Amino acid sequence: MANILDVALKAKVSIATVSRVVNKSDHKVNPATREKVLAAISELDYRPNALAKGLLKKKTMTIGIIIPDISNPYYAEIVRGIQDVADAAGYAVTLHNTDKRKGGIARYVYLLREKSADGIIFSGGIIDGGETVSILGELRGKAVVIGRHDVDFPAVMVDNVEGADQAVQHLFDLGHGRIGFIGGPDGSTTALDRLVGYKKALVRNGIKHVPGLVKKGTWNPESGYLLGMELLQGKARPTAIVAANDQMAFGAIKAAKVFALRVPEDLAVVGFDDVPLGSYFDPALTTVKIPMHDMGAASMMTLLNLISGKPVEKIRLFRTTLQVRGSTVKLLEKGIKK
Amino acid sequence: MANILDVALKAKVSIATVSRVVNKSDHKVNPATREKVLAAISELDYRPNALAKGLLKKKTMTIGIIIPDISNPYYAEIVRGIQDVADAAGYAVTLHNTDKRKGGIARYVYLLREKSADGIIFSGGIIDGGETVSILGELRGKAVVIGRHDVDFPAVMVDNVEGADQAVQHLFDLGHGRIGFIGGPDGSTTALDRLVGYKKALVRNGIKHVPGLVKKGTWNPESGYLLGMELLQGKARPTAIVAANDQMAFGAIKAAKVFALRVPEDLAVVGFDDVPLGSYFDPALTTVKIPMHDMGAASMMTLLNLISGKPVEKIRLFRTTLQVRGSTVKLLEKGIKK
DNA sequence: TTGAAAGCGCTAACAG
DNA sequence: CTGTTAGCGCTTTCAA
Repeated sequence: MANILDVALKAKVSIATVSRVVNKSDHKVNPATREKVLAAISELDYRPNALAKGLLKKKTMTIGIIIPDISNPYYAEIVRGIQDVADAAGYAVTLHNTDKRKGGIARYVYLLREKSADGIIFSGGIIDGGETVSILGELRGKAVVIGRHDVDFPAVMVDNVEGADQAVQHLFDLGHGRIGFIGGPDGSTTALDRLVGYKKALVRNGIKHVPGLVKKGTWNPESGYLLGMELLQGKARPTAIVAANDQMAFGAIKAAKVFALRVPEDLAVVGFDDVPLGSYFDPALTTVKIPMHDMGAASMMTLLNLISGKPVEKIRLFRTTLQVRGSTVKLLEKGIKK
Repeated sequence: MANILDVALKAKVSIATVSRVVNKSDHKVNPATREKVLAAISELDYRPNALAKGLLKKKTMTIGIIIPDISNPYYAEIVRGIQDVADAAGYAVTLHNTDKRKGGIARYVYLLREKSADGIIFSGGIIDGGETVSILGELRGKAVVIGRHDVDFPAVMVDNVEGADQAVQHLFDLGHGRIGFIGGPDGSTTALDRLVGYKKALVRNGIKHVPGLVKKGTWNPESGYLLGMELLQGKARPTAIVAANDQMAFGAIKAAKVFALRVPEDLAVVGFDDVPLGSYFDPALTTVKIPMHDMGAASMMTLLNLISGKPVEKIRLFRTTLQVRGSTVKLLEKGIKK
């Protein structure tokens, strides 16, 4: 691999000059000299070493993303949004999954610091213990968080309380009185907010809160299925279920099938997120849409501002929108409703 | 940010000594001295700078992944497999999506070279033009490819020909004679192999190949839906469809609904990949299972061997397995069949 | 307009 | 067992 000295030698100039033409600096360099250098560069297929440059400039043009699991379509969509913006701005992105690994977030924060990442975006997962908090402290000024408000960073959020509220209201308007809830795990602020919204709508509509109708899952289809089974086998089964994400909603629908319940006639189901495949299910899934791609993109834009020292909004709040489809309302299905 | 000199000063030793205790080298260092250094390190919260180390050792403990799109669950699953192995081995992973961007693969190969990535894994997408080939040439010895055999790198493959063959055979055994095929785009070796397997099974079973029954899509649900519509509206509609991936199969099933065709009674559908949500669909999707996570993991293991100079197998071939579910066979649905 | 030289933070001989 | 020193490849004053 050719380095800057090789180029300098071949072009018969100093490495300083090579550096100048490579970086298109404002520093004047004679056109003829520039040509010689350019020729040497292409002949040697020279590419500047980003490590050396990063060491000197204290800027690596790399940011890190810390999420629970990329194979969860919710995070995949967010990551895509981040990458689209990062890539356009010339930043590379390293990805880190926290689940199934001890140490969780802290481990990757340290790793990213060692690698001199210019910034970190994290989403989901549970921040554990005080140690982590201090670690996050040193990141101040170069981290953005998506979907949680328990740490002091610029945040891109979505109004989960309102979203869950919309879901329940929709069901209530449809005549449902016994509405079950399959929530997320303890410790997740997203799960908490969605539960709060569920209860809020219940209260407003004068529906009595039945603790047995509320379950806590782990976001995946299996847990939605299992919890759906629990909910449905009780004597006083709900006529509708709100799941805290689409994956669990799919599981709940599967459970309904086991009990030979028709969806939406015997059981209405509302999901959360609006994952790409939701509109292809049968029945198509009614869900609370979260603009995941846009949120990912917004978080990266905020990080970009943070990095370049521009002012950033402390909280960027996105709104949810209810996507009504076949899992709550029987409708003539003609074509794809996206 | 404290550096090695800060630590050395505080511990009243030389930076060489600090380096020795940090790297736990075999070089002997007095226990008492080690303690002093360790104390200084934790007091200053010192972490070695990976850039400086990488510059010197020519090893960054970072590899790059180049894929078309992380929001496609097929790739998300592969990436997860890669990351699980990479992470366990201490490697960080940078992710790059090629679609919607000019330059495609070449652009990222260059970027990864600048950043001194220790290796590259790529999957999917179309390698374009001769320029790219030469770029790939310089990577020899540090790249692994998943699911394609048109470039000369160690490859992790899956027998796509056999998989498509299995799908068609399954349909034929069920009594289907008019079997449609929704394939992938031109230029994709995966798409080609699956088409070859389809035709192969047709020939073996003496089924006449009808060109109009073969369509080429773009892997996403929308294209499966559109092509499914085309296939189904002809006068001589197929009684079964094999889609080259699950996403398009979901789209085709949606199309069947539009024509009020029951699945599997009026139209049997087989997908490809076995994406996580397939078993939650109604009907659950019969599909040709590809061990995506394992393939991702295997590719990273191969890359690890490549990096450490160990011998590697030129081709690691995985087999497909047919997952028979409700979209081809009417069965008593009890519980989840995964 | 060009070049020389000082580092960025770290590892690895080589001395002592 | 510990310290000194020469770079890894690059950018950036400061001189010329």
